[in-house]
Amino acid sequence: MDMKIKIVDVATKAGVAPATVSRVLNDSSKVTPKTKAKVMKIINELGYQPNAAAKNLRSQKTMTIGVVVPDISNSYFSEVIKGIGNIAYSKKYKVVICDTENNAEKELEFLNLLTTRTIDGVIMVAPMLSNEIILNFADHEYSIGIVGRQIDHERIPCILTDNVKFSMQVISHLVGLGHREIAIINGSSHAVDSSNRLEGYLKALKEHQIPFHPELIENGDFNETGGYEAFKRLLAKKIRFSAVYSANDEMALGVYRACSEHGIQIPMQLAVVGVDNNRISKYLNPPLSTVNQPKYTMGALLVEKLIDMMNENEDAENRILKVESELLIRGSSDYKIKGRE
Amino acid sequence: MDMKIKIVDVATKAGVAPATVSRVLNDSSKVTPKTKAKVMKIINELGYQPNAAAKNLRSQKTMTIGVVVPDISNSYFSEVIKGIGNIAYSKKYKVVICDTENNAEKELEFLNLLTTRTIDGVIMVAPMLSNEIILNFADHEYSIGIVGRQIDHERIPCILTDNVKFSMQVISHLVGLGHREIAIINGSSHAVDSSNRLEGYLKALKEHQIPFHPELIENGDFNETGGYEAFKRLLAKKIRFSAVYSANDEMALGVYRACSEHGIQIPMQLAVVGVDNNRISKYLNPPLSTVNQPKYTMGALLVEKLIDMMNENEDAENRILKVESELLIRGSSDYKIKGRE
DNA sequence: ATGAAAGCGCTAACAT
DNA sequence: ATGTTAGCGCTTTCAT
Repeated sequence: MDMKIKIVDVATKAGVAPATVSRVLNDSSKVTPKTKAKVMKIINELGYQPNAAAKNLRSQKTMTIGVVVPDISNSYFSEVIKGIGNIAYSKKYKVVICDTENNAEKELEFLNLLTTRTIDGVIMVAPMLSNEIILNFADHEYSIGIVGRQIDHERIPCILTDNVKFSMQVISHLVGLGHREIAIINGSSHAVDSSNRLEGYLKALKEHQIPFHPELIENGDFNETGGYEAFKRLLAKKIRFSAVYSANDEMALGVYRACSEHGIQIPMQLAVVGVDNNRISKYLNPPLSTVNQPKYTMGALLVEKLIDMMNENEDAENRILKVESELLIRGSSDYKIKGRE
Repeated sequence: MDMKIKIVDVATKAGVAPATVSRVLNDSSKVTPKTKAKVMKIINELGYQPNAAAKNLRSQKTMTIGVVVPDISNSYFSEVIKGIGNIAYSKKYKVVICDTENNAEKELEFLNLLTTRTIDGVIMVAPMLSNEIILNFADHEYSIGIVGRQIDHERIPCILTDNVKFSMQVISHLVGLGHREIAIINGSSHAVDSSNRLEGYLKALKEHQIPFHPELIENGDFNETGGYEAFKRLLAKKIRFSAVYSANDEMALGVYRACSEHGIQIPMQLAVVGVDNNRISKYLNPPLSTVNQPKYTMGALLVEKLIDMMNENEDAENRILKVESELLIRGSSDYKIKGRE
């Protein structure tokens, strides 16, 4: 195998036309087993590898799907990516990953790969861009799928869990342990997830007839430092609370750090519950209670749907996929507090 | 902006030749500021986006670099990827990531993107494939860079830390705490890293005149379960040891789990030291002592070197980059044991 | 500084 | 079932 062997080289040596070689490679059904064998033999002898750019140009597709995530080192996203990757691979698609590092501009720029026809479709995981921008791309016939947010456009498949519902579950769990002053450390206020998680929090309080104190809400931007600082602000307010619902595990990490600095004991003095079932959460001391989402499955199901829709094998009917989440009760909230007063 | 605008559409509307539009986009120097402005205006009006496949085909390059890692959800690899991604991005290169999930075949298959000219070069992080195979690709003029292993070929840049050296440091640290029976849980025996880490272990023992017991060596395949099982095998042998050097943090996770099941207290009854400074390690209880490598920097430096070499801006002289690692002493080994005669 | 023309390597439409 | 022909959209000589 050497130098740039082209399809015509193979064709000549095999005594057939280039088109036949192409057929052998792409659509063997339309070719005699005998010719196929002959051609394959030459292909192997010559070590022929079709040029991807020429193929892409001619066929007007790249068999490549892009994936945009806010942070590749967060296990939530890497699990989703694994799900996408494996299914895509089984369907002969390549996957290009973009780690935006929480930068919305980078996210937007990545969508350019769609417009330059470098990729055939894109999956956005927990996107930062507004619905408006995303809808605009979909309107221009680009294929987009979303993990973790619902966007209403008939060409956009989405997969999500019910944030309101699991947040209510978390609060109910805490109430069941005797907590009545429950703080919430939420993510970036513009994120849809944040408002849904807050909504669930409020709904649950109402359901349990617990008065709502706005001072018990803080924002931690979905990262460790943010969680740490939000918790410190909570402490600084000198108001009483016995539990914290952290809208993701990363922020809960910050809560743990602050607690350790202030000598606050989890779960005896403070119950903590996170969201995501981050790889780290079960190794914490105490292990962190959290909400698990089927991350791998979410990636897998969505990419399958997207590919189907791109190839129009699929009606756009059930394009909103919902999956169940599960509250994992671990050491950080496994403690029933006494009634006080 | 709509439908497929081509370079000729822009050219016509701007009253110039397609070649001029191409020059504006790629090599503005050779075009009058006035023409350039005129063309740019039309480009924006029409929302023209050059077709990547056509560009790749004609220019014989894709401005894309592939990265292969064994496991994207391991923070060691995701940090390396971040380093690669950011530098590549700043040099106008795209990055395609492949998560092999420890599958050597998938690794090999990914290299096919090189032969089909889908990517211009590839970076292999802790590759599983043999030197022989990798060298063969390099011999065929493909651009390959390696993170975490040294391969001797003048066209292959490599970046690494000194595994022997830091392993000796780890053992010396443990010896300094009074340990003399030190077990090692190593990675897959065919990995170069494993043999280097073992070499360092043996060298350090010799240096400290500590007798070597082959029963104190076990293999844990670089993953949590492997570490768990290796440690159980160690226990089953009923030989005495007071410290374990785990060749990575993942396996140390397994050691922690086994210890907790067997009521073994770290660091009082057993000192543990890992390698990688995995994100999880500092959150363990007790925090895990480990060897930190400058992962982000390693990715960044290597991709820079690779790009330089691809564009022949760089002599192949100093193609072996060495970076320093650092032993982080944390709770899991921060305990001086009594001399017992 | 700009234009005209050729061609990168493949696949698809049409012809046989 | 296979061959012939044309062309995907761009960049790059070579002219001017």
